[in-house]
Amino acid sequence: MQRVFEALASTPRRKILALLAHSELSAGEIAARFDMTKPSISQHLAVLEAAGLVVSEKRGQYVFYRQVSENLINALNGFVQEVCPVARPLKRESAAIGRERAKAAEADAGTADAGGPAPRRGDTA
Amino acid sequence: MQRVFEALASTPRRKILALLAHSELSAGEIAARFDMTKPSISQHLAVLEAAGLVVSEKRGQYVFYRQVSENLINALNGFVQEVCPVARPLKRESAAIGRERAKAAEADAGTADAGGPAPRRGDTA
DNA sequence: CAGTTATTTAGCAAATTAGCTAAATAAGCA
DNA sequence: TGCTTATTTAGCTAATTTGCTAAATAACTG
Repeated sequence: MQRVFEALASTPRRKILALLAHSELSAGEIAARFDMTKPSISQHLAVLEAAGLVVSEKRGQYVFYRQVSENLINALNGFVQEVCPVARPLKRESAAIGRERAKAAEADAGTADAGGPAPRRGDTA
Repeated sequence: MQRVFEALASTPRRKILALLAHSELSAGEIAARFDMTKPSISQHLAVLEAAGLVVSEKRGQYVFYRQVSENLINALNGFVQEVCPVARPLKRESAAIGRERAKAAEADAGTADAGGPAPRRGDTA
């Protein structure tokens, strides 16, 4: 938990995670997208890996990184429950993600606002 | 966003947030629960406030702090969507929470304070 | 094998953070 | 007014983090 939040406290590391959202990438491919040296990126990747947010796999000459979204979701979820108990339904949703990825996407497309007052804030912060 | 994650990167600050989950507390009451000097706690509170995760209100001699759970949820949610799009159902839950809280606030005080701060009660459970 | 590419490790300086003590500010009370 | 409590600000040191360059390790290629 501590490691997860420390990992997320750095902007470059959050950007790396976002970059890995859709596909795995080699260390070099990641580094190419940042205005930073390869050793520095390597270090950030090590921090993310120590936090369990990504895993690496060496294939031949390259080291590929991909994210471990369950760990991210579980960590944030565990924290939110402790700090903000009203958000408890998040836990159920998180558990459901593992089982029903496809269904979840489908349901999301068809789910609209139930008719209550609109949320007070937008979806970003 | 940056400030939120930096604020959450510190264990004492996460503990403070957890402490404020159920009710507001004065700076002194918070400090009394930590093995740390009051000035240090005051500093942590300032960081949390700069991140929008808590708000303070001076009443007489005391300064009371309470959490702003919407901001926490919105920040984490915005990030998760960016990094882990598969977790989209979380967004629906977050919206539901917003509606719940809006309703609760409405029921709590018949007079709406359109320009004021977040709902007054720290009763998040 | 020698040469090239991909990645990490080592070691360093600059910047930031965490916690402390002492002092300042603000409010309540006799 | 003067005394006490509550909280924050100032100023300091130690520890941590960041990003760099240079060098080491690993794997592919001719």
